[in-house]
Amino acid sequence: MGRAPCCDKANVKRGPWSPEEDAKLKSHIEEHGTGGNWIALPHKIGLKRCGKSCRLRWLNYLRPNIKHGSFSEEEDHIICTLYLNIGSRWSIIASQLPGRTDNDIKNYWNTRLKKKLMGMQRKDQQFSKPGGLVKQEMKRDVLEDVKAPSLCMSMNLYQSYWPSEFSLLLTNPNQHHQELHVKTQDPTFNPYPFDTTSIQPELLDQNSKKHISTASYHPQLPNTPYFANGDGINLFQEFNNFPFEINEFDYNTTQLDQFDELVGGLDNLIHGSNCTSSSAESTTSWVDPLAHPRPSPMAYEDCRRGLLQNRPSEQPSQFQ
DNA sequence: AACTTTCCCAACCGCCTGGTA
DNA sequence: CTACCAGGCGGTTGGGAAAGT
Repeated sequence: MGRAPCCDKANVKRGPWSPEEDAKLKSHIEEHGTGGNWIALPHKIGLKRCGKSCRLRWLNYLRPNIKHGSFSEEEDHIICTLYLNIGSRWSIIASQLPGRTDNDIKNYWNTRLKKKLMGMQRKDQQFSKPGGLVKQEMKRDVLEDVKAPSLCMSMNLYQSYWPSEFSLLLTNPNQHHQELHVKTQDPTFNPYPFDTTSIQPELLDQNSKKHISTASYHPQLPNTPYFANGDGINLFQEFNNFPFEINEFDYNTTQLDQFDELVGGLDNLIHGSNCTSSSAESTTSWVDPLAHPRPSPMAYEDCRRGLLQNRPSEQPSQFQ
C-alpha cells in the first residue's frame, strides 16, 4: 500500500503559477512567514495549490535574493568540483552558491555543465563535417579547461567520492584489468565498457608501485588514498598518473580518444547508463551502492575543509 | 515558411528523514 | 517502540522556446 498523498490532487491547481498566485503567496509569507506549516498555508490564503508546490515556488522563485541568469566561470568550477566530489547533493552544492537554488543548479548541470565537462555540447553535431577541424578545436577547448587547475581538481576528485576501483581505473586500468583476470580466471574478462589494454603499458609501469590495494585513506579527505612510498595525498595526483602526460598533450587522435574513453567510460560506470540519454533503458551499474555508499555530510565537510587547505599539512606515517 | 528536433527550466512526483505524539 | 506527518531532497517530466533542416 502506497503512501497517502500530501494533498487532494483532484482539488489543487497544477502547472505554471499565475502572477496573482505569486503575489498572494509572496505577500503572505513576507508579512506572516510560512507559519511552519506549508500544508496548511495554501488553505489559509485561499490558494488552490498543494503545500509542497507553494514551498517550491517560494524557495525556487519568489524568495528574496534569488539569482537568476547565467552562471559565472567561478560558479561553474564550484559546481564541478563539488559534484565530482560529493555527487548530486544539489542542496549542499546550492548552499555554497548564494542566491542559487538546488533546482537551478541541478538543471544547469543536467542541461549544460555536464555536457561541457564531457565535451558533448551541441556542436558535437558538427563533428561529422568535413575535415574534423571543429571536433579537434572543440576537444581542445575542453582539454584547455581540464588543464586549468580548478577543473583539474574537479577531475582528480573522482577519487574522493567514488570507490577505489575508480581510482585504480584512473591510475592504472591495465594493472587492474590483469588483477581481475587472475581473480576471475578469465583472461577475456573486462568489466570496463572500453578496452583497458589500449592504455600504454610503459606509462603505467611507473605508477604500478602505487598500488591502490595497499593504500589507506586520508582522514581529511575520505576515500582518498595515499601511498606507502611517501607520495601522500595530492589533489592533482590523478592527473600526474594519467595514462599520458596532460602537460605534453599534443591533441593527437589516439590520446583524444583515450581521454574520451576514460571520461565517458567512467561516467558509464558511475551512472550505469549512457549519460547522453535519459531513456528508461539504463543498465545496472556494477558498483554496489551498499558496498560503496555515498559519503556522509560530515565526510563532505571534511572533504571541503581539505580542499580549502588545498593540501594537508601532515601525512600519515604508515598504513592502517 | 513549415516542420522537426533539441534545449531548457519550472514544476511535479515519490522516497527519505527527523520530529513528535 | 511505533506510527504518523511535514519538510526536504533528488530524479523526472512536460511544454514552450530556440535551433536545425
